Amino acid sequence: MSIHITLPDGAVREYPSGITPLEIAKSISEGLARNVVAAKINGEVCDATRPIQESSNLVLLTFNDTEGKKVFWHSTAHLLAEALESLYPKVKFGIGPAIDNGFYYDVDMGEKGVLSSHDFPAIEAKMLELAKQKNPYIRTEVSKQYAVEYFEKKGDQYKLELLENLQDGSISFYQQGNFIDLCKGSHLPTTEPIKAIKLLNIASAYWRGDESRNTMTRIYGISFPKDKELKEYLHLLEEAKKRDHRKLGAELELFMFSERVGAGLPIWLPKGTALRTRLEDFLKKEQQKRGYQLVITPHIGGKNLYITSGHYEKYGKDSFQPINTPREGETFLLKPMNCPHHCEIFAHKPRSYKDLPIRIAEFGTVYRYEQAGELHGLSRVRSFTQDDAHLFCTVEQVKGEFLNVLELTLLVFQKMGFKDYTAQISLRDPATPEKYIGSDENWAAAERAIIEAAAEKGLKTTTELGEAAFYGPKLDFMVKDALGRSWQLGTIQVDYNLPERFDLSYTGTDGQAHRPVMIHRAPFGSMERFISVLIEHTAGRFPLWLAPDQAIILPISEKFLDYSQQVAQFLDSKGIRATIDERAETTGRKIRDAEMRKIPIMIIVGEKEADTQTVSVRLKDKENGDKGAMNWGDFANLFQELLDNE
RNA sequence: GCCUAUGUAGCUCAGGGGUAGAGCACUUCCUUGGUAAGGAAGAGGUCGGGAGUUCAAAUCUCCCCAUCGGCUCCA
Repeated sequence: MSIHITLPDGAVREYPSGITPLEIAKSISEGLARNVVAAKINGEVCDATRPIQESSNLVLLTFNDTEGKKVFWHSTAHLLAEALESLYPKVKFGIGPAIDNGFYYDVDMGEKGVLSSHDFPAIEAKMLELAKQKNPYIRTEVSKQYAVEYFEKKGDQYKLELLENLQDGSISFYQQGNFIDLCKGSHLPTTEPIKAIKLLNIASAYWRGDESRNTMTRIYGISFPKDKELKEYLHLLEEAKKRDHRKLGAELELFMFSERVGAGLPIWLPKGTALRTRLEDFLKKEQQKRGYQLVITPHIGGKNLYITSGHYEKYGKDSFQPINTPREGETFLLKPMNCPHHCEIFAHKPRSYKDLPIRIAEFGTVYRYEQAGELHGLSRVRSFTQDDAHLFCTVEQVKGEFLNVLELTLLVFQKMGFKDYTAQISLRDPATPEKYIGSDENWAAAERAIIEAAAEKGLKTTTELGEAAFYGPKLDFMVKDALGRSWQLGTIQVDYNLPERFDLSYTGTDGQAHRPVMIHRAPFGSMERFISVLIEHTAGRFPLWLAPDQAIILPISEKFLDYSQQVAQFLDSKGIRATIDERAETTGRKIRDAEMRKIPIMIIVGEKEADTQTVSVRLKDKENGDKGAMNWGDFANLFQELLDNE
């Protein structure tokens, strides 16, 4: 009997029933067959060695496919387990999945205790040795009873616990070499393609993420079909380390932390403040153009405010504890969000439909008690400033406001040089409508508005059902930085809850009170987080308009300090931020230091320049950095040109 | 909050029960220079904090704090 296989390009081929994807690949080309790691049959990922009985759609997966990578890495996790078992016979295994970048395996080392990264080379060597044996990954379907007996005999309580939740009849083992694991797959045909392996990290993790359970040793690793790819990946990791915003932030004197001020409380140094202020000014100007009104609200708010907003009930226990006044015994909380304050602004006077939409914006600093172990540079802090705004509008205006915000957010990304981003639209789960506040019609209208607005802006979107907040649907931007890493930045959220809780209303054309819709939005997200991403994206080489120091004047010798002062005054008059390196150092040294400080423009002045009233300009980029001598006016023009080209 | 590791000069790090070390940075002096590190001298530390063991603790033990990597959480 023969079957029809439909390939992704639409081609239909005829094969005998029972043929495997691997054999199909071979029939197409040997090269393809060598690269096939797994297959997708009618949308389901499976082993490339699984026979196909019926006519199907087939996608052959290689390492270049995301799903192929996962299979590859998952198979490597099994290889890691095999190596560990052969090196440490007492080891017991938890789970060993593929992750976005590689894989991990959770293991219990038993009496041997902890493993350390010093053990990695030996384990890697063992893994490579085992990979070279080209053992096939053999799938066996087993009964639950058989599986239980197997792991009982082996004494692996973790696998036994996993088995408890599995249905008899859907249990499979995979074996490669001497190692057998409970696993639903899929896997590589053999260990052969695993040519380059690196164990990266060791950490502890609770069994099943439950802190009352055993801690397991988690070993992270990554693998590739080619050594070159591993080298490139390791290079990327190194590059990421060099760009770490914590390191660059300290080196470039952007921000600091102080034990005495407190963990997770960033202190913005003058240069960081200059950078941040420019970002804020940029957004303020753009918001003003779009009808936003800037407000300032206090850093604390009365407890009743948060009881009204519902935040107290939901987060009160896990927040910074209340502040009490000594005499009156009033209770205040550090504000964890700006929206309750903004709701009060909306409520402070009667509003008409003619006033809507009302757009209230604030660079509002908020305080949240993040767990000590969670703090991380500027990306995870306890005090941060949101580029917050709340739009109060009618249901009909939601789409227009969304378009407005999307346009602003895209402008921000463009201005910062983020070219690759997707929008995640989070909708409610239709199966559990009771989890959400607000009427059905309003939800449907808002969800439709978001989807349409995103489509009109031509955004690449993903849609997640059930990811909406209980108070409304939202859209989050996922931005890829220069190293290809994804970050969640801007967010737009529809909120039906707070207008309800604050009993907000406006008078409609019918003279009746109506409930406004509230939209939270923050194109940057938070200044701290955004700047941390910006630092890593640009590696500290900020665009000219943002750079704290745009230019530095380097006198060839102290004799030209006077001339340097004149140049500095001219630059200042042109609004160019420049300083003079007045040290008695060689020019080479001054250039090197300016490079290290990542200052975009160097202006070198010596006898030649002083005599001819010119400046010699050197830009950061190596290729055509040396622009030679030019008169002051020409430099000002060049500067403007550089600004305009950003 | 939990698990692992770390904490020595501004930075990067060495050392290690008995007078605290290097390189860079810093200060001073010499050098007055032409596109990524000129030379010399000097200053700088209660070795994260507290308690304990000891004749003696930066070193060993315990408790805190901070940080790294994870886990859990994230309005």
